[in-house]
Amino acid sequence: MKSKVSQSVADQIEIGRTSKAKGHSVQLQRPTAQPLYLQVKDHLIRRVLAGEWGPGECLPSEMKLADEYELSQGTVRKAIEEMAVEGLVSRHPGRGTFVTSHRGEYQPARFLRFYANNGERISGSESPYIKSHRVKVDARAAAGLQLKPGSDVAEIVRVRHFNDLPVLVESIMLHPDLCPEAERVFAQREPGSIYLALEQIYNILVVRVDERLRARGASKYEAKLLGLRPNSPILEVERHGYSLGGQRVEWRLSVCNSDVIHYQNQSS
Amino acid sequence: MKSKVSQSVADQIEIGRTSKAKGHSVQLQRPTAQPLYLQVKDHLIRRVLAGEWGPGECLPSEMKLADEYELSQGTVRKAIEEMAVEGLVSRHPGRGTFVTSHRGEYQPARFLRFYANNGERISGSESPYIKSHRVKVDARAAAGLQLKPGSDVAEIVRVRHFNDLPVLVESIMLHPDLCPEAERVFAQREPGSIYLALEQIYNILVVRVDERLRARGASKYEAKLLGLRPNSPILEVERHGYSLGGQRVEWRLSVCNSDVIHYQNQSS
DNA sequence: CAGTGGTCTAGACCACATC
DNA sequence: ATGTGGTCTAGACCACTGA
Repeated sequence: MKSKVSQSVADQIEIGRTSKAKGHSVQLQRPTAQPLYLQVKDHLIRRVLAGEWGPGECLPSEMKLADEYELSQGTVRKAIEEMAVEGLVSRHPGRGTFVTSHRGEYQPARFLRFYANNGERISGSESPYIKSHRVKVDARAAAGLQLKPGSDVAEIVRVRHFNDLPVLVESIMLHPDLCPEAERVFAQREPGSIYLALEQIYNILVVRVDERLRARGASKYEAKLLGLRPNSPILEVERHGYSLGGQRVEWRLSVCNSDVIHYQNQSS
Repeated sequence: MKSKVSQSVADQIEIGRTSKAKGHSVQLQRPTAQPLYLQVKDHLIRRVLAGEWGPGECLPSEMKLADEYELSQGTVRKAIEEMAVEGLVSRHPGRGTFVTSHRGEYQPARFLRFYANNGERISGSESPYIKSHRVKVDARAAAGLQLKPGSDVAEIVRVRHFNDLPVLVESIMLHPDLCPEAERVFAQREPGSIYLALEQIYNILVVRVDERLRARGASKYEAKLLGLRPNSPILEVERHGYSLGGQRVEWRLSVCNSDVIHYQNQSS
């Protein structure tokens, strides 16, 4: 194809323009099919997805990427800035740009929107896993994970507490293709962030969740776990969790005792 | 003070730097107290707030603002871009930058997160106002608007329908200092967007809402309006609405029949 | 047609991290 | 001391809008 000493990324994926390339003419994604910074962003996302830099790792600097893609620093910067806004990477002056991780320091419990009624955060109060087993999905969970009803999936059940009171029961189902053997993995694992585990074990990053909230009466089982009477009104949160590649990774059903905690959402 | 023909905004508010000002030395907000683009953003927000450009109106172009502030276009652009991300203005290539409005075309029902269980949007289904009157606030509403318990406020009650079924009852309280005589205003007004009315009548823009969700049993009154049995589980949404200036404008309590609709929230 | 915002470049200086 | 991201400038060209 081409003869260049260091094989630049721009060569591989055809970002750039014919004009003005250094020694050779770079294949162009047509002048302005999409803005260059979007093409770069998409490509960087694909590279993160492919595991070129894992969660918590550092991307090349803006200058290096600008050289790779044969673009100006400003264009690459704009691509990375959008990724940072979307929570895919985080930037730290003097240190670099890092792939987002659910590891402790950054973004603790990023998607957790439950608060005690006194305003305190409900986190770090996970119980041991009550269950971690293989079950046949019901119609609803099957739809949530886009599986055939009756398929086998891993289900993890746990409870969160506040002031030693059980306040939140979570039933988490993981997609069997993306998280094989999950029931075994979680049965052996210490309680803690599910998303951190997905990251460490399956190299899957959950970047977007879609939640639907309803009120209904507690089932007997839920009532028992939450210390309520059956049919007490409870808040149900149905969560669909999506990976970096937009795949449905998780379907979660949480029910909480809203005498003690509530779901909080701020939007602008 | 100074002698310049056209009084520039930079003169009035001291954005800029000593060095490099054109004919005269502009007062400086210290070199780098805050980034210049943030100072510009804050000042532009204050100007919008003061009504220099009303909702739906067009801001000066980037070039004009850059001249006013004696900064480069890129710096002003960054300020405006942040305002756009925060939903304060919207930008339209070839036309200009417009102050956000709750008027029809842009951002229809921007803060409405209720959907029918089949996925359809619940909007444009407001009932006539069932009530628009002056009431004494209870403790909860008083806290929500930061008023003394027992103060008088305007309360507006309305119902939303889906497929001719009542599914959502909203009780909306407006801060009496910011929205005087609201009970009279809304009693005479056609049903429709509350926020549009606040904008048109009081020149108040609601830009941020904070919502807390709980499940509880329906009161007799709520049950009647929703066609449910008393004590049926209902989803309650408590909303605090904030104006552009961060003032608490609205406190709203919505209850819905979650057999038919749900609250949906997506986050990344 | 002139004016708008959107993209892109190529430079500069800064505060901050790390070594 | 070096390299990082953050800010800022001053130009350029483009597509789109409206008169």
